[in-house]
Amino acid sequence: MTTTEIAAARRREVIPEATVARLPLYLRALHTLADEGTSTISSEALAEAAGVNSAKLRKDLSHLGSYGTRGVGYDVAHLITSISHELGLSRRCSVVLVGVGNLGRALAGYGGFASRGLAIDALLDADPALTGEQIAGLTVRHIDDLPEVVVPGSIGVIATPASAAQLVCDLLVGAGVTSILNFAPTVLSVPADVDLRKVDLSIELQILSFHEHRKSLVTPA
Amino acid sequence: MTTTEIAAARRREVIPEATVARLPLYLRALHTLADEGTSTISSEALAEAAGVNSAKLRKDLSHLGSYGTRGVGYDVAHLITSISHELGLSRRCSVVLVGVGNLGRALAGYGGFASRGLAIDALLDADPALTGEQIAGLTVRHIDDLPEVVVPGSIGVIATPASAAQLVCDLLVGAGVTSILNFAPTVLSVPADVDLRKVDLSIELQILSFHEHRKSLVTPA
DNA sequence: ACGCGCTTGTGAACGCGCGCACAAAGTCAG
DNA sequence: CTGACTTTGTGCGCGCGTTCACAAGCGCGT
Repeated sequence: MTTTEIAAARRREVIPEATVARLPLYLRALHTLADEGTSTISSEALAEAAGVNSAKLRKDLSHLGSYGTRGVGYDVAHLITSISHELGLSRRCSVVLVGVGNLGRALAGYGGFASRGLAIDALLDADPALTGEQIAGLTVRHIDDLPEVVVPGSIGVIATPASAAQLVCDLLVGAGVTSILNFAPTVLSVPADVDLRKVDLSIELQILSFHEHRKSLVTPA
Repeated sequence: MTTTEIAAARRREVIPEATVARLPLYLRALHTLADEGTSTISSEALAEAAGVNSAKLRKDLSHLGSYGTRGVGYDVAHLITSISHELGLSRRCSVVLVGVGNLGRALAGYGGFASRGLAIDALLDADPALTGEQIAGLTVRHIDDLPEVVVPGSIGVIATPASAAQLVCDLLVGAGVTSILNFAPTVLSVPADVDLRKVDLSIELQILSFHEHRKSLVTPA
């Protein structure tokens, strides 16, 4: 078996969803470490930097076949390359953002995207008054231009009010987008072959509220 | 009244974390249903509206002792009251938001908060140029005023750049905040008695990128 | 009053993910 | 070259969460 075949086999290996969800975490910590000039790091130290258990970290990394050196640790640069590649961030990935309100602007300017190969390629909004405006180096286009900016493999991001989300979602699906990230507080329905993920900004806050409420019950004022 | 609440809380079993994370989801769906005039709903229909499995929904609801009626379903209004109370949203809950950039503004204007009893009480920023500005009905105050706006039970929200997050976090902890929600892409360290949760806007996008990348490997162009 | 059909609540089985603890493997000093 | 030390990679047991499937309960029509 050639090296290429081995690499291909590894790529086909199933990576647990829980591990995939942590890879971005590791990647962020690694970028920070690289900026500080660290070239090698132990699982213990990286786990500390990423805020996870070291055994879990090692098991996660073992899934992507990027081997560390026993007695030494992991090569930071190699690990960054490895994880970036696994996440599909090495080749430029087209991201189309719909909805240029405060949240859309925040996302467009979010440093975390560009620095990790996930630069946003297009900004769209239904409001004609916004068309032509420059935001984070991009020109806002009208939502009707959506089919023109979508390419195969594009990821759609919905940052519109909840009332417009399903409409925009349908437009994205119609244009051939099969991966959609929804920030609007609504449940969207999509065909089975479309990958839909959601982020609700208020959910975590409500969870905190729950725990805070619990504290006040256990130790009443 | 407080005595009754404590007794009720003690009588109830511990609510699994996974269930707590879904309660906000149900609450949102229920609000939508209530607005549409629905007064009663079956677990099947509510599960559909919230995007989860119906058996899971029933088990979740059983944890908070709010009983539905067999053969009929759940009373929407009663369920809203029940979940809101469990999440601690019935009594007003103080939220202090630090960092009034695009993300901070998006959060301040986020409808999902106010409508569910989680109105933001104070906006703070380190930039003196922003002090006094009106956003979403609130006046931005300087970060030095933090101790004055924090009350026991306050929840702190960090929407600053990553570089300032730990500093702001320490200020919040110093002011007595024990529940913190971090939107900055950094790992924060807090004392053990502080409840820290984080939201990274780019993580879900990277997970989508992973799956999109996988698709292209399975069915190459 | 009474059974029929609908819906809830839950017991039990399954599967996944986490973390401990240790063997394998590599480095480095002398 | 050898031996001691360091760190990785992983087998294993445990606990949580999800799902199926069904009995118990309630309303409604007759």
